Amino acid sequence: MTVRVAIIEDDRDIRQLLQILIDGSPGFACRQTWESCETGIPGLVEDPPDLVLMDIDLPKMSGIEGVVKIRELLPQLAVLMLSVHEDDDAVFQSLCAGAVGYLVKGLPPVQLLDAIREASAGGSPMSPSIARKVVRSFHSGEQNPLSQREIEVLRMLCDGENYRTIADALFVSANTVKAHIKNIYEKLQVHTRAEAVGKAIKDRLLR
Amino acid sequence: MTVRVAIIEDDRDIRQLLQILIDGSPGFACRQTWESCETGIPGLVEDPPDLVLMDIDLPKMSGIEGVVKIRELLPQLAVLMLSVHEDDDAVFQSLCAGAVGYLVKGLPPVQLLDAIREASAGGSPMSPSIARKVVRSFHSGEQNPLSQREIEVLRMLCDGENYRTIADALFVSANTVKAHIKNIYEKLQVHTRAEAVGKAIKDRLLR
DNA sequence: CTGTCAATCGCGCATTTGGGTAGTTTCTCA
DNA sequence: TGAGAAACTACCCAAATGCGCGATTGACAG
Repeated sequence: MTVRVAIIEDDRDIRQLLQILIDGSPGFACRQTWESCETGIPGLVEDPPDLVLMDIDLPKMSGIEGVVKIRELLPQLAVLMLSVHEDDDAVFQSLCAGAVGYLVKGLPPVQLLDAIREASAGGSPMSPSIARKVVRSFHSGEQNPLSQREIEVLRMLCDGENYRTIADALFVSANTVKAHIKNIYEKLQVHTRAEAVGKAIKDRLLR
Repeated sequence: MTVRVAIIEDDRDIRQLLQILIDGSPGFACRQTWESCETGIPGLVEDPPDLVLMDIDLPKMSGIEGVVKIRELLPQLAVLMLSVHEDDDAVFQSLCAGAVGYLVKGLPPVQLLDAIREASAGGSPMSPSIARKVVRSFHSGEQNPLSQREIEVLRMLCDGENYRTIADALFVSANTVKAHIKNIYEKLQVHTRAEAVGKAIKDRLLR
């Protein structure tokens, strides 16, 4: 089971160095390298590898835009970002855009191959500080001021239910639901269902 | 800079083993241990440590509920979960609830201390497969079928704007906005603004 | 024991919304 | 060149919504 790796990296030296390292390691093959997303992405589509190493700082189309494009065209293809800086915010953006992990340029060959192996095995190699950043973005920011009942109602608002349906589901009258929603509006400082849903999800009061 | 660690774990043996290991290691101190959230959380509030090891499977209040409670009372306190299973879904839930990472019971002492160190240094120790699960939850599922204009409108729906306001902002008539929203509904298979916003954010068509 | 707050219920009314129908224009892509 | 889309405009009308004014009950804290 050889892992076929492709590389998109504008620096010729780094590109060749990576290719030689990867192609020379048992279990890995690197036969496709490009210097830009513009040339590389069509190449990927033509003959999809198992994994792509994508430089994050590319001229013209950036690596992040590249990830977005690749996920449109080849949703199954794993993309591993290459970054100069350990904790670049761009790395975080890349993960949001669809990258599975990232490598730091200048990483010792052994660790680099470890990371590629981890990624191709379904992992997500990343540095501790990025990991924390990623995990933190899960955490709810502020304490939600909503009561249990209000959260139930809010959940149903997200699904587009109306007074009647919510009332039936909660075994109360539509007027009660109306009252709850009014209270939700006040607590969240909003005036419509759509805004309440938007704010609730952004503030992670839900899900 | 000694890292003060507290432990909440119902199994007496594991609890003592962990305490001895941690307390006996240079740079770490463990003077607080409890067998449940009910007793432990008040104790944490009284004298907050730097980090808590929290068993995920506790009788009565689970570790996950415990994390939620702790984040309400002590938002700055890092919680590291203890799990029996490598890839328990509960681990993922814990991270969502606010844990910074987790440890697997039976991890070699060296790696266990490494993980605690990583967590207290601002990292998020977790296994590769959980990392991928976490990262994947960032990725947008499907390609969004909305046009550019529709996305603009959808954004404003999230803010609770009405036809009139959106129309003014986009320099078009309210009827046009209405038409756009109608198309959005059809593409997203929804029938109300709230549902559209909920679906759009869940499917990561926005933000 | 008093006050606050969640949860429950009610009604009227102006406004907004959603659904239907019916077009024009512009632009891309086959 | 012709089909399809995106973007734009307009009207009607029933239904849903938001907001105003109430109200009672029970639990829980000070």
